[in-house]
Amino acid sequence: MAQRQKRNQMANIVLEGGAELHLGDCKDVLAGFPDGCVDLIITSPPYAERRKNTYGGVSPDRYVDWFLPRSEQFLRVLKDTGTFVLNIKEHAESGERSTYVLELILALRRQGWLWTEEFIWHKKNAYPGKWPNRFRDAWERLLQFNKQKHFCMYQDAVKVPIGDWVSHRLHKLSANDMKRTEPATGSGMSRNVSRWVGKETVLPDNVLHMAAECGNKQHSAVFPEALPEWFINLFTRQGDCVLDPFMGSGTTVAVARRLARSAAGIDILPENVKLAKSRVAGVARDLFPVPKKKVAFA
Amino acid sequence: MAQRQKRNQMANIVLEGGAELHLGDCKDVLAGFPDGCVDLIITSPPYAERRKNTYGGVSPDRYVDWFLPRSEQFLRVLKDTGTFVLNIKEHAESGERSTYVLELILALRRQGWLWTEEFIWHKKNAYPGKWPNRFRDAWERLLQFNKQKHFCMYQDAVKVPIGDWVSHRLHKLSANDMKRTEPATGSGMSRNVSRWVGKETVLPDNVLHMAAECGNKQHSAVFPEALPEWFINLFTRQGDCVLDPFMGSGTTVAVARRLARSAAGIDILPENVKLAKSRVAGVARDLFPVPKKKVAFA
DNA sequence: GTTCCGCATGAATCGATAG
DNA sequence: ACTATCGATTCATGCGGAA
Repeated sequence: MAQRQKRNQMANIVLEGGAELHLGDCKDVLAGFPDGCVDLIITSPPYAERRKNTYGGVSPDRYVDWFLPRSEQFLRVLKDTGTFVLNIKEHAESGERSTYVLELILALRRQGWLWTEEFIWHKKNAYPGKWPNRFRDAWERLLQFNKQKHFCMYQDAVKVPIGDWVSHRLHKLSANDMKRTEPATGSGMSRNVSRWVGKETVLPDNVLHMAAECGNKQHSAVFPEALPEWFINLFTRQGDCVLDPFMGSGTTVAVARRLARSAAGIDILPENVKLAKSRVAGVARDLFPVPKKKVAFA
Repeated sequence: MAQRQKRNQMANIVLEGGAELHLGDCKDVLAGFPDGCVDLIITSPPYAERRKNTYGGVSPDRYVDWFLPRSEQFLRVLKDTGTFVLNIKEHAESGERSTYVLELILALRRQGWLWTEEFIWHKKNAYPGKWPNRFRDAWERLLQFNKQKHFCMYQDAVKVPIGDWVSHRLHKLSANDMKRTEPATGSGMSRNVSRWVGKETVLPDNVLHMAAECGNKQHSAVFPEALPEWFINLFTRQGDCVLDPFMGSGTTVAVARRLARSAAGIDILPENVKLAKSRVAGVARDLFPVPKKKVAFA
């Protein structure tokens, strides 16, 4: 691995397996990006913190002001035909739901974004619990924003078999299952299309059924890989550029690389960049496996 | 049926099978209601810029102003422990989603409502179609508002069958599992497996999976009966009062009567009141069937 | 090599308790 | 009165090891 790893002149950039991994606040890091260089931004930012004194936490009433300078950079680096997908869900506190997400949508529109769609991610394995006045919260918003009415969308890449939508298929395909069974190039979903030969396919709707990943992994990725995979297939083609400005453990970046997209990830925590680095390296190892016996490379 | 039908002194009230059906604008009709007489308000109001003939076609930018005087009456007639459930979904227009629903939520909070929850109604059989830049819209919002943090909620009335995982995991518990009820380190769930023995139902979450009614009724009621039924069971008991201020063809009122709740419905269109009348009469006929042979009534 | 079982872990929320 | 911390509650899933 080490020999494939390179370091840029800038200390905060790590090139790993074809992905750019940046350490820092995305507001500052993106300032160094050129205009219109990204095809898809998909991210799950830190949600507003309930406790205002928590270190690094953004309180709900300051959330919009905190977010806007960053989304201003998103707007600049995104291509005119590109898409911005934002995964977020407000929490309930003392019996009432926060409104900061609603205010954020309104503010993003004022900033110049078009609010084109709201996908619903239904998490079948919602966090358990029982309360006298509410049920378990089993869904999150996937807000789609665009710069123009016309944007790139490749609907055929996410077709599903009739009567057998993701609730029965997609969420059972863990990333490991996909890696094990398949050669490097194809996308996870399209690869499995081979199973559907003979079945009729149909376009999905705007409700996604996927379980959150919760296994005994070292990195607790709340984002299941199937989620960024779906949007990457829908909004980009091979070779396009995917950006996750709050990459966390690097799920989006790793999936983008696996799907042969170029990818950039940013995180403010060194441990996250390190985590993402090893994860992307794992993808690179699968894409270009160490040959068992010597072969000649071009 | 006709002999059971009575007409109030006020020409706009029709008592039918135990339900009050009012003709008029709910803002005016509700002005005649006393304070705190309703346990649950559940309704699907006319959406902005749609059904133009009904309320004169409320445009999106005037929707909040149009709604607030009516919700002010809702707030007044609702009991302190009551609930207001609002089914609404903004429409996409020229590629962008309207924001009037978001603004309505914020405005209702300023009016004194607590925004306690947002349920998602996933319509499995969403309206078919194909567009270049979006998928079928398969979900709607069911916004829950309350007057206080503590309200009436009867969770046991809407329990659902437990997931399949039980049959795989718990179908034969070892004697060892039965003993291991004492807490140790970590979370209690996985240890207290014995608590799950015999459990067949669990509480639901806040995502509702119901097909939209596609029957060719004369009106445009998208509301399937299962939807008001679920909320009526959740938020009221027998004998409680349910109100639908935009009743349309009277689905909510009919379901409420079938569930032995008292019900009031309001609509501005005479044909809707007429439609609802016959529907509620049908429920009454089922609840109190015409006896086959003569019996003595008290 | 399958199948089965044990177990940990979730972007949770409320009410009570303590400072 | 107001805030921080803690315990109690609960369901579905994937991983790892055992049969």
